[in-house]
Amino acid sequence: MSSIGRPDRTPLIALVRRADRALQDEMVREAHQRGRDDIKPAHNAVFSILGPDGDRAANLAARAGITRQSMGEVVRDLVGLGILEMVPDPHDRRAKLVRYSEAGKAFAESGYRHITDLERRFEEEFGEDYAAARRVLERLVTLLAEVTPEAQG
Amino acid sequence: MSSIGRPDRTPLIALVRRADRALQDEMVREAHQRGRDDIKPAHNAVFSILGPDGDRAANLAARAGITRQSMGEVVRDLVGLGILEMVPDPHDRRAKLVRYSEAGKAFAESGYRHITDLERRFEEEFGEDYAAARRVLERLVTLLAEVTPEAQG
DNA sequence: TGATAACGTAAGGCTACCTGTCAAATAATG
DNA sequence: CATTATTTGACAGGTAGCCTTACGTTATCA
Repeated sequence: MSSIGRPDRTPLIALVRRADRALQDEMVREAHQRGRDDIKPAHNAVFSILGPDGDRAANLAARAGITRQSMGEVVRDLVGLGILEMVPDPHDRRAKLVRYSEAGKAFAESGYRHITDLERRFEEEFGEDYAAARRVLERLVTLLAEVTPEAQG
Repeated sequence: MSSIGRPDRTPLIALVRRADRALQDEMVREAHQRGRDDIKPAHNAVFSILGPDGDRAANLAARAGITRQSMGEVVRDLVGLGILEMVPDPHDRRAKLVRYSEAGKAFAESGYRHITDLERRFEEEFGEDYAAARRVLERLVTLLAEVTPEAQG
């Protein structure tokens, strides 16, 4: 009955972990290849979330699943690199709008194109199965979110 | 043409990242619920890889994708908790076999059962789509591994 | 108007990794 | 044998990416 760790099948948790690392590394690698050696894995949290209209840092934090403070640091970092800029929110003077600078826009688009190309490759190779994979992952997240206490500040 | 971050679809990288966190948290939560407050997320690297026959720490490290030193620390930690034990490898007396202690075996099995139940739920809900999702993730990892330099010590 | 909540931010701490180095044990080889 | 190569576990020190706690400021609402 010692059913621990059947070798015929990688546990989902190990599989997902490896996929996460691989994607993270890949995006950083691509950025470095374009000459941006200053891009770090944590920056992906912004790139994968921030749209062309900008957003508040607190909002970004919530969507990325990290604290406002952590997101604040990432944003400050990217402002320092000239990729983001912060402007006062005209509607709420507590808030600031985070958005891409002109240079940052170009950079983010190339990264976005890269990940999009990668996804397109998967769609071509797996077709409907790729959509299914996305659905499963989304369900996984929502299902576990029901059970696990949110860790957001 | 500002196609950055279409909001209609979460980028794969964000999706996978969230799934990883959710799973990691879930396993730790389950362990704590069973009274093992001393289990940390990093320990999952062992539980998701070590089978009933035991293995060398260096091997575990390679399979988990972390350095020997890091895995060594995790293993030492779990030995200290009475979950793992290290015995001389009969085939190579330089080496030691890492394996579950009697208590550890019981603990690991409950965790294994938990993740297995979770996967079974997904199989029931998604059927063939779940298998497809696993295939996509596996392909993702191997595809990106071809391109990204291995980070294993 | 006063209480409460939301925003950004500063300070400090922790975890999970990393690199570099080393001695000891053993295996493999000439 | 004697020597060289391999393997391991451990120590030292460093870093990235988070977290908690605590503020001051500005909005919102009773």
